[in-house]
Amino acid sequence: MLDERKLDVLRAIVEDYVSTQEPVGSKALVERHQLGVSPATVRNDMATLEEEGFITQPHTSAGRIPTDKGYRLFVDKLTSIKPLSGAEKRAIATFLQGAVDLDDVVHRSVRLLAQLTQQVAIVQYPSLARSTVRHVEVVMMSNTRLLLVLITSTGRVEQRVIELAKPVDDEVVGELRARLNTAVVGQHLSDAASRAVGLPEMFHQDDKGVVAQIIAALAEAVTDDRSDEKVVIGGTANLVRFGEDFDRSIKPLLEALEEHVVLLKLLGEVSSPSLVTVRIGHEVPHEQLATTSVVATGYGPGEQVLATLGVVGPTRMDYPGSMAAVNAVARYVSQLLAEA
Amino acid sequence: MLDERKLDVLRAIVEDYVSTQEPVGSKALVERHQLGVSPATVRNDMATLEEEGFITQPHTSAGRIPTDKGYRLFVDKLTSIKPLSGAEKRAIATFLQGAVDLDDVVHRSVRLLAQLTQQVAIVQYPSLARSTVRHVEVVMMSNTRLLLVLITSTGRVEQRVIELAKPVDDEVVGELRARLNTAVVGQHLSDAASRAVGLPEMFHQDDKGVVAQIIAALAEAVTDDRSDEKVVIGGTANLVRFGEDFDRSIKPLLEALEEHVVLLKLLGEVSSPSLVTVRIGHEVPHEQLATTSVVATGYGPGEQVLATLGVVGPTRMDYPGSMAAVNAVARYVSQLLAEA
DNA sequence: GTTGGCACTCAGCGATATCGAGTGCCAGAG
DNA sequence: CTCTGGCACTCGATATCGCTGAGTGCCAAC
Repeated sequence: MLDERKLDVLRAIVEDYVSTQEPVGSKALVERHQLGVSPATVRNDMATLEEEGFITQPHTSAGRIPTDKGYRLFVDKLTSIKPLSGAEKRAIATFLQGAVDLDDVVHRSVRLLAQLTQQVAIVQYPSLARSTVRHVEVVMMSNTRLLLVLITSTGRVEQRVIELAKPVDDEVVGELRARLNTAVVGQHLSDAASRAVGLPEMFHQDDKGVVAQIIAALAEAVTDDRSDEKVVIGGTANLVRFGEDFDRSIKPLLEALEEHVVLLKLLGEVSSPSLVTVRIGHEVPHEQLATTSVVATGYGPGEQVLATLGVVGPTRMDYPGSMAAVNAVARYVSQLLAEA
Repeated sequence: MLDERKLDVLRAIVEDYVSTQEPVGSKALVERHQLGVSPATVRNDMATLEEEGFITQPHTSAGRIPTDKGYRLFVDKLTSIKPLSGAEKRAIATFLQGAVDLDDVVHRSVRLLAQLTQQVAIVQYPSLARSTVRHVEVVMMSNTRLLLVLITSTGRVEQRVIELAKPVDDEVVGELRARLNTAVVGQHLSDAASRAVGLPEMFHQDDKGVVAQIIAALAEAVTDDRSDEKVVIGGTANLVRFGEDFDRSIKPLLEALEEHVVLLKLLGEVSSPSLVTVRIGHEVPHEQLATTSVVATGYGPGEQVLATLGVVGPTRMDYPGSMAAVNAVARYVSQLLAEA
């Protein structure tokens, strides 16, 4: 059904359409690529490809453009992640090297991705639940007001102020701090709450209530849905190259970018790092974004996936290039996290 | 030169143009407003207004649109901040009431502003330098690694990890913590560094170096330029109503929104709260945004101005409405900060 | 299976015509 | 001196028409 040459034709169509943004015809194809056959032959192949649903015509007597299915085949079979140039690799390294803390890493990554791909970049903060605890600190601000500071292995710092129901003693807090740390340091945050739940029992009767309140606050901070919804976006200005069809393609995207929940759905779950996920057009889990594609991958120290990053753009995007950039940035950030 | 009626005409032109987005002619004006005169008379007035530079014609045989100068006069003389409806006030209150911490307040404020004005909203975090210190904490994560946590009166929490040149003792840290707090709590952050600079002298010779390093890190964290550049934006999707002139009005704005430095320049310095600043078209300190206006005001507990918030939109925006919304949100946030 | 030839389709473009909102000016009334 | 109605004029917006050319599908021949 689809012999080698037809696949070549599809690949050529995708490449040309992506770079010119215009429907590509049979004649232009044979001129720009060494297909070794005549336009007429290409036309026959195109007819087959169209029957199979890989390409389509915007209108009769126009060239062909790839369908979502066409892009899918292209991404799956017809291309491999092309290695970045040395200059690009160096740019990534030097740009991310200067980061001073996690916030900085995340923000620099978005900028970098946006610049490399000329698209909208999205970077999710490392998941709290999947990180491990590096340190927990309980700070007394007054005898009825505590500050809970939680530091994860990725360098993420979460804090929360607790107003206590009744005053608490200095020594109790000191003891709690020590016990809390031995109980949860090194543990995954998802387990931390259960590890700490027995702690109140170890205190004097009078203090159990307060301690329980603090533990509860900690548990809440950890399981707070919002904490895993933290994402940063960048490169919105690149939307202008999207085309003119304003209301149908740009507006919904801008709206989606404001809704962090939607964004996270877009990035989706990624099973293993070093595996770049591509969602094309209708595969994107958001009706309004049917002309949009997402290229994403996971990152995290070692083989863990603590969060996701990627780019969003029109279906007619440079998939090999975007995949390469997303992959490279994810790898580099992972490395940074592993070192820290 | 400009009698009462001519001003009425200008006001009517601004109002109509803002609501219809189309050049307004003499006939339409008398129909929609009770001016009590004939179109011909209005035409004469318009001719005068045009001579004076308050309105202009996009092309001959079209209606008039206000110039920047026209909007300026409108804002300064022809309108007052219109009070919000009870429903709007209640919406602000209930929406901001639920905020759990400063981050939350800031993020909710942007959303709220964007929704109320149907424009792009910008909220700056309370300035560190102008806040006072509520608490400083020094946490030992290991004997060569400290975490510095700084809490301001506005509830803003800054943290920084310090890698020490040589190991430090538990007791030294404890002493430093105590001395640091007595030295800087209640002080303005801009003064904090100078208050702390003498502290190393109070320690044993062997510890002076380490203490000095910590103080230096604290000083750096406080004076870090980036810390005052923290802003949050929202309502980007509202840009779609901007009009079709994509490249000339939307692209530069999107680009500006990515540059926090530019944004802060846009918001500008505000002398006193309860004073709403309006910058129209060319008054905006950014060449590319000549068709854009900014409505901003300061906020902070009491009479202090700790930061700025506002909206950005096309020059043809609803000034009275935006000014009212910006003012109301700023007041409410200020109140929240004063209570905390 | 491939190729050249050929008739056909149709979006895009420019030229032309029409329409009407809006203007400026003027003469006359208040 | 101000306001008004009348009127000729301007010119952007919109619609219509015809042309052009890239691109197609089909077919007969290689």
